[in-house]
Amino acid sequence: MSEKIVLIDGHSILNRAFYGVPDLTNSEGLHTNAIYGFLNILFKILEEEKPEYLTVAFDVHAPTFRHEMYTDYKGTRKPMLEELRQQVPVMKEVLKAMGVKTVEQAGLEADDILGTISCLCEEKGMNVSIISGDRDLLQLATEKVKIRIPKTKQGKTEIEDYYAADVKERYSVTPREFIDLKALMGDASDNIPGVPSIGEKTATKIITEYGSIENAFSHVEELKPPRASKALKEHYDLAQMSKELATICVNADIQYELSDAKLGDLYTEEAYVFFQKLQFKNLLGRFEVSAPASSVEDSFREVQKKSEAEMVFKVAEEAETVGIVLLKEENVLPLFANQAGIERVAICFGKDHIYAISIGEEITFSYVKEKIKHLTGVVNKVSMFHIKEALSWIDFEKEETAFDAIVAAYLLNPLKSDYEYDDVAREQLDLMLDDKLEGMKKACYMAYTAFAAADVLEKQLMEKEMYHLFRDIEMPLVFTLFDMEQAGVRIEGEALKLYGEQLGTRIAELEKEIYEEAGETFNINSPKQLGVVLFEHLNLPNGKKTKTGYSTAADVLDKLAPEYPVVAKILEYRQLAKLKSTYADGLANYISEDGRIHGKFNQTITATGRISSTEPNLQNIPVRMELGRLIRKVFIPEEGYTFVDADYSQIELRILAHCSGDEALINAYREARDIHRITASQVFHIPFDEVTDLERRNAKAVNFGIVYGISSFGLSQDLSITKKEAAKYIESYFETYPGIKKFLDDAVAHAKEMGYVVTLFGRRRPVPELSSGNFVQRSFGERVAMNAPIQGTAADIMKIAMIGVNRALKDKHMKSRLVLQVHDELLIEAHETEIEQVKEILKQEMEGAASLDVPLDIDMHTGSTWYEAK
DNA sequence: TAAATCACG
DNA sequence: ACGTACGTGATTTAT
Repeated sequence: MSEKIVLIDGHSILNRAFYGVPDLTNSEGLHTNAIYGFLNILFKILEEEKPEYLTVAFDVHAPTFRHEMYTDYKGTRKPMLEELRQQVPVMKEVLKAMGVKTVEQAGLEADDILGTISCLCEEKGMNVSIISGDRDLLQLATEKVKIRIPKTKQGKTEIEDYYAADVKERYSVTPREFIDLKALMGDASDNIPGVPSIGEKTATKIITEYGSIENAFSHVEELKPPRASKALKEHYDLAQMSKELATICVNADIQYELSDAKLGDLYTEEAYVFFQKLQFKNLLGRFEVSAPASSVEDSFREVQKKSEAEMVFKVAEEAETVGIVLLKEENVLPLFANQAGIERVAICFGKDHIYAISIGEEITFSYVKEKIKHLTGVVNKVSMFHIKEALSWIDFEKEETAFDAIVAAYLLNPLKSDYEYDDVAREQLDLMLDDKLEGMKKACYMAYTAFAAADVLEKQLMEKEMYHLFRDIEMPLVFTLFDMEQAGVRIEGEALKLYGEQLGTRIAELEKEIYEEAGETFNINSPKQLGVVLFEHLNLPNGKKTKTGYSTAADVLDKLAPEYPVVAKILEYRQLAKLKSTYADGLANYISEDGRIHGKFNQTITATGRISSTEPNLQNIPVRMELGRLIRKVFIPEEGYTFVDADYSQIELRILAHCSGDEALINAYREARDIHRITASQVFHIPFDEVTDLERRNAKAVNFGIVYGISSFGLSQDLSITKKEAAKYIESYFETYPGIKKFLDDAVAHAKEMGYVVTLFGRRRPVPELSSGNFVQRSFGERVAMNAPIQGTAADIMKIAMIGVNRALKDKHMKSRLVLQVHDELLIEAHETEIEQVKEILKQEMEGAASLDVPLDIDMHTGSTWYEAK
């Protein structure tokens, strides 16, 4: 008797289960119906099949799900419902807890994973059962591979089974022919276009007769309904493309060890805990042992009396770690809101000490604020979420006690852009929370999570050697960024308005001229309409670049501009429209009462460790083009102050020189000012003084390329040269600087082996793309592995400098303040009496932020506007 | 909500 | 042969 494997299409079955099982939630409000239905199907299959192996495949990105209802079976794609979406990660964790092998891989659809494993197992002589709600998989059926499609009818799960013969019986075509059938008739839900005017019937007829699209095409004249003959003749390319889309890959490059899929005992302790949390009571009966349920909820206490609050804070003082959360009021008219807008403060310092303190007349917020401040001076660690935001309400007596669980979680996984307390609860504490929680319960759960996660997170930071980074860089930076946001930057509103109006006038002129020259009016802002006007109506050449129409991007239009004045005008229009909407009008919306913009500087967004800027983005204010650069004239200091601007000179290349230890590059930095010129001289073997501007420009592009993770294609695009020439440049670059080559190769090798790369200060960036079977993704992973340590180290150094600068200003009780950071640049609003001191601090802190084998130089300017100071 | 475009380092 | 530079955010149009 040969062995058997069961393969499950994870998302498909989860989706089926979601629509087949009535809505269920656990007491925390987490939806569980899809998970419940999935498990029921799983158990049923396993009992029937008794396989030796089991594997569940998931798509990595499942932004859409087929939307199935009894009334609507059209299969139109809609965004996944939130109720379903939240169950996907939980489902994966449940499977993990049961020891079930799951496979997901970037760039591969679950179909391809299933097809590949199925093929693999069949070759080993095994029997295969594939479970999916998707009929596409029927093409995989053979004599040994059975496709099983569960159907939920009136609460009962029935399963349709298809071996190859069953497919033939039901659809009159073989599984192989099924692909062609589908390619002909199309499938809207899978975005397979098919051939117009050929439906299921005609398609079946054609394929049963000819066996394949290709064969049908070679007999296209004989095709029976003349309509079909015509359609296939006209749309043969479409049919072939559809076929490609419809074909499931059976030889994808995946890492899969059959032994990992060996089915063991599903009823593990971890699974038991999960089932309890999800409150699958009747599934719990399947476990042999039962453990007592203990819930933190039993310790939740509501505090409304001042005496109780007093008591709570008193006991809390003795604790090592305290979790604190502030909850703002929602849906309350401002009139009735208390002054601070905080409705509840929760505090937790042990599993049995979880309190939600109601703010009101008896316990005022200022009282609580004072207590918290005191607490932050006496306990070891105060764990919170989003401390930078909390600092608007509370103060820290000692900043060193602060522990931001969100920042910690970000360091552990910087790829996840949006971290919230419920993510921390689930990932660090296995605590499933619903985001619809509210009131005391939410407050207590949050405080408990902050408390309990702190130690777990800290331990992981230590294991991954990021504790120093967290404690000495990221946490102090929280306070630095808070100060910077509070300071904001002053804007001359009137001048900004005027600038916008001037742009508006010119835009209107251009608009008129463009319409005249184009001979029609249309929306110039619409790439789609613009593409049609330029490349169809006006018949301009080079309308090549396409994806969903014509590309009208600047680099395409640039080539046309010299010959066609309209195009030049369109480019100018675009430039002005951008300046007006994003900068002139955009910035104006953010000026607050005090005449300043208080943008946000985000610490937990980027994959590399950089800071990002939003509401508005103050890190992309124009500078490269003079017209745009003018907008910097509205960035002004307060009366009695001046701007001092300092930026690192080629910090990334210097980091590269240091980290690679390349002698030639290090020496180059030690002696020369113009690094691009010296690069050109060394790479092209020309005396330093004879380097032409072009050669210098090329060398500069190569230097940039190196930092980005060089590729000959990328460089060739940038320099408008052939790939071959670009490859030559790169080759001679690496010959000149062999240490760089080694460093970059080592970075990729390290990433391949460990799955991540590291900065000089220990910051990690995972590179999951490197294990992809997809060439594009893998190459991307390689470039990321080369770039992230450099960009990330630069970010680390700038963060250290910012903390140092801010600290120096505060320690010396200076009036000057840090107002902006633009990756390698700091802007300080310096009091006129402090300018020299500020310059000294900037130089000291920025150049001394790290000691590398090359000097960290800065350029510094002063000015009465940002325009002048840059 | 996604895609296209373009602003910055 | 494959098809791309690394990292961000805002605005606009179209789906």
